[in-house]
Amino acid sequence: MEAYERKWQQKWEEAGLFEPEPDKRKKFFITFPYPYQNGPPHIGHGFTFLRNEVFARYKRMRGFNVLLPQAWHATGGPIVASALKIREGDEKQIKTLKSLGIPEDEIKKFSDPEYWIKYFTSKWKKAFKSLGASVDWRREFFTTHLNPAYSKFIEWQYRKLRDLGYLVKGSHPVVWCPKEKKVVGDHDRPDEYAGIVPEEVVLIKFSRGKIIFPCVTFRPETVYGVTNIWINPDSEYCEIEIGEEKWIVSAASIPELEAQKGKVKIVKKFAGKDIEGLEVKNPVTGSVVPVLTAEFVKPEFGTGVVMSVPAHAPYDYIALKESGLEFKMISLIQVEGYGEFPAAEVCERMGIKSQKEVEKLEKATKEVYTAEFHKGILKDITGKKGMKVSDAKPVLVEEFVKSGAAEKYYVLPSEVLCRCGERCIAGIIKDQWFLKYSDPEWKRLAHECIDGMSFFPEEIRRNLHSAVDWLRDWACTHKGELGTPLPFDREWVVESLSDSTIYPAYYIVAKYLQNPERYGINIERLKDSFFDFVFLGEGDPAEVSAENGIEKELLEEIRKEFVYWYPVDFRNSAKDLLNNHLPFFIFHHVALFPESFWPKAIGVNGWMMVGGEKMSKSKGNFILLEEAVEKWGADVTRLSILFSGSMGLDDMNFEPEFPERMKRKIKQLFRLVELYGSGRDEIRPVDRWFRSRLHRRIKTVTEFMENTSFRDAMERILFESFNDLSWYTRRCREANREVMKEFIESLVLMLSPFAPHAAEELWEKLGKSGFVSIENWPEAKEEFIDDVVEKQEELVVKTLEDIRELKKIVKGEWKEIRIYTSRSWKYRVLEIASEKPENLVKEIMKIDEIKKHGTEAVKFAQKLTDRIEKPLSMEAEFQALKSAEGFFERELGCQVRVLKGDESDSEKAMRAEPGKPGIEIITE
RNA sequence: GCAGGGGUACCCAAGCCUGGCCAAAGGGGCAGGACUGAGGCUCCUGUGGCGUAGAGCCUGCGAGGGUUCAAAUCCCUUCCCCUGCACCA
Repeated sequence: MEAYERKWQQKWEEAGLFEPEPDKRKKFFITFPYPYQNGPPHIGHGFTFLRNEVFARYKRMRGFNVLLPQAWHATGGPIVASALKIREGDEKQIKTLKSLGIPEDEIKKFSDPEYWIKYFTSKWKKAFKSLGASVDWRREFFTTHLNPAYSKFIEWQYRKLRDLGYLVKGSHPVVWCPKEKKVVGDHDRPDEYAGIVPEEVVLIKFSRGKIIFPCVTFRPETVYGVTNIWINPDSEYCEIEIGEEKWIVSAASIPELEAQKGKVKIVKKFAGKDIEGLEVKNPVTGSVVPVLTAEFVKPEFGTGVVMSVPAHAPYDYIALKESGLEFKMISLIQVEGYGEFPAAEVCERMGIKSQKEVEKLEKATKEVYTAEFHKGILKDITGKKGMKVSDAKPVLVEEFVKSGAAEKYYVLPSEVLCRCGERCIAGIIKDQWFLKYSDPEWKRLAHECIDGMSFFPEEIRRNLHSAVDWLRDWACTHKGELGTPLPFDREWVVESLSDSTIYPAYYIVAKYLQNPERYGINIERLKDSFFDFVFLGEGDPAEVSAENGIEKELLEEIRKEFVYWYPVDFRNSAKDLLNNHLPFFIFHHVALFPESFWPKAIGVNGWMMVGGEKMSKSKGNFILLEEAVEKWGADVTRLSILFSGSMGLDDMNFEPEFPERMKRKIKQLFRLVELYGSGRDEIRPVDRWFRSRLHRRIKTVTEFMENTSFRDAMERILFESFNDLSWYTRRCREANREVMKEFIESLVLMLSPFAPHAAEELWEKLGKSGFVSIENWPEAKEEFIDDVVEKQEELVVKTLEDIRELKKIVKGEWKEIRIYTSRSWKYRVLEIASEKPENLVKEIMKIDEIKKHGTEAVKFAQKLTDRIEKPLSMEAEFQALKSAEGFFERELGCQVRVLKGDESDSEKAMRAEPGKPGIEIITE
């Protein structure tokens, strides 16, 4: 880190530059979603944060009173699970901590979840500070019951949601560990089982008298084609009592059954083969089919009882064939490209002979299921003739359930082992609290909010609309995790995403509630009325003051402050929050706040890659933010990270050589100081060109900044500016003092949001007082933007290029170069053409001067395409070239004369055209 | 499967909404040159093909087709890649 970086960070802090108070200016409130504290920040976090930070700094320079607060998230399971792993001595977890630079003897401290929070929040804060973040740290906090003030806020919020009817109770399928008796989230299992969730299946209740044979199936629509049902011959089966009913199920399936349907009583136990040959009734068709045995039936899957549909299920077809029994397939589904019995067809094609060919059978099954589900049309027998399978399935399920022929059930699609080693099952949590995101009115409000917002990039608006539509009720409480207990059902803790919805509002009060002693506030005394008053303006100040033990004046000040800062004006997050947190953020705001406090804008960016690959510790391309700043300094780190990408869903890419490049850029910037204040006073056309380019660039950059296209802005500031500068100095050798001053000042100002330390240092070196961080953003002055001047300079550039090209061709000693503008009649033609007359040739032939060129004039006119935009006049071209004579001579080391085409009979002069001067080389 | 995003020159990447000034910004790499004791610094030049005392022509933005006087940009078809699909940050 550079010495001046420390210096300016200290100066900012001393000046309280980023601790805004409400004033007369317009406010701008920016938030970066608080990061989860189970690890230190890396450069990917850096990118997302910096998009907020740069925008904050930019808006500050645009005269806004900007608030950029920061907090930390600790709610949820992963920290608890990781701490548990440390306690258990899990090698992998220990290695992870070590790789984060945590010394061996400190690792045992991480067996306490609280230590994680303490350790990583300080890491994050340190990293952000060293980056020069313009954060108001007075509002810092972290979540969970460990922060009682925040918990009060969550409790208020959940009581509100309950009163609004948006909090409901229900049951919910989960992955369950029967040994530990707990929900097994992704963080509670070995990585290879991540992402597996319970899948809904249907139990079709075949029966024999009063005894039910519940067949588990993914494809209830095939119940019409059942020829028999299967059980495993050698596994243990039981007759159980479940509620009022008697069921036959495998012994292995009982734990899952109990986890979903409640306690069962085992009446009898027997082997599967003992009941082979019994006949059972199909509850949908009424037909009677036999119970048969097959090896492929897995007793632990579902109920251990399955139905057999040989026409459409390869396993069933093969098992029946192997049994040697006679069977008659029933065709239910018509699929393009297949015959009457797709399963049989596929099995024969693949040459499957035995149930033991599991791999082939799985493949066959997948093929048949996919084809039938998406392209299959049901036949008459199902009563849904002509319907697509994918459409008919949910309808049929509802009918079966309603008639009592079936029940819904859940299974795990593949094996999941808990961290404790136990095989998990699908369970159902009862009394689960849900946020009722399915509520149509709530959805409507959320859509309305989205319609009124701005998005960066605009495309994510659609994503959010569909996310809002797609969200179902959300299980918002957990057990055994960090968080705030649900105030009216304290055995539950509010789940991670559900407690981080409207917390930007908390930033406003955090200044007070996180420093209660300074304001004479007793957190324990806080009631809902405090939040009602501050956030919603409800209640009588005197009463609220008395109830909460807070001075009335203070209370009103807090309310005023809230009204001043809210709503959120901009919130930038990484794209992973697009389907969860961001819609939640919107949902909860529209539920709890009046429209004037709904969020204004959201930005999104992708994932950080390093060297074109996903960051990972094993690949060695994992870059921690803290290390980056240490190694490269704050500004270089900021620039390198920001240069890695832009907004949107595409991933950024941090190339390892960026820091070196940016370091050079900063050096180059510092060298500008030498040019500052020297030069001549006289204004030449090149100066006008340079100034025009500068103002045009300010305009473009400003547009990019408004649009949060920071990388585009950087390219203009850091690269294109310098291209102009080098052309300018090359062109006129001695710069114009004022223009150069303006150029340098503007550059430093525009640099400030990106590399604020260097900008401050430069600003000081230019002899300016005060902080550049709060200076005014440069203004693009239209009066300096001059199309003609820029076109003229382009002509000079092009002409130089053309001569250079000739250099390759024309050998011999060059004595003189003559440059001819086109003959004047061609400008006339062009002029007339640019007015787009109906018949150009007719028009120009009216003019004698042109007419005398006859065919040549017609040819020239015909060559012109229909649109010639504002061509330079002959005089403008001539002046541009003429004034560059000296420059050409310098560049080309040869005498150069610029002449008007009309003044010469040279063939080159005749061929010259507007915009394409003729060039004649005079050799010895 | 559903939903969303993307395929641009040696590489990264802009442009695409609002078609024409786009052989396509900017950066990197590479090649040549200048500077230098030397350079991995800085500066200049070149970097699709062909042609040439230059003002152009051809090919070209995943592939194929279409609309248009005109397409990287609009429409259709197709291939390939990435992300999400939930109780979890």
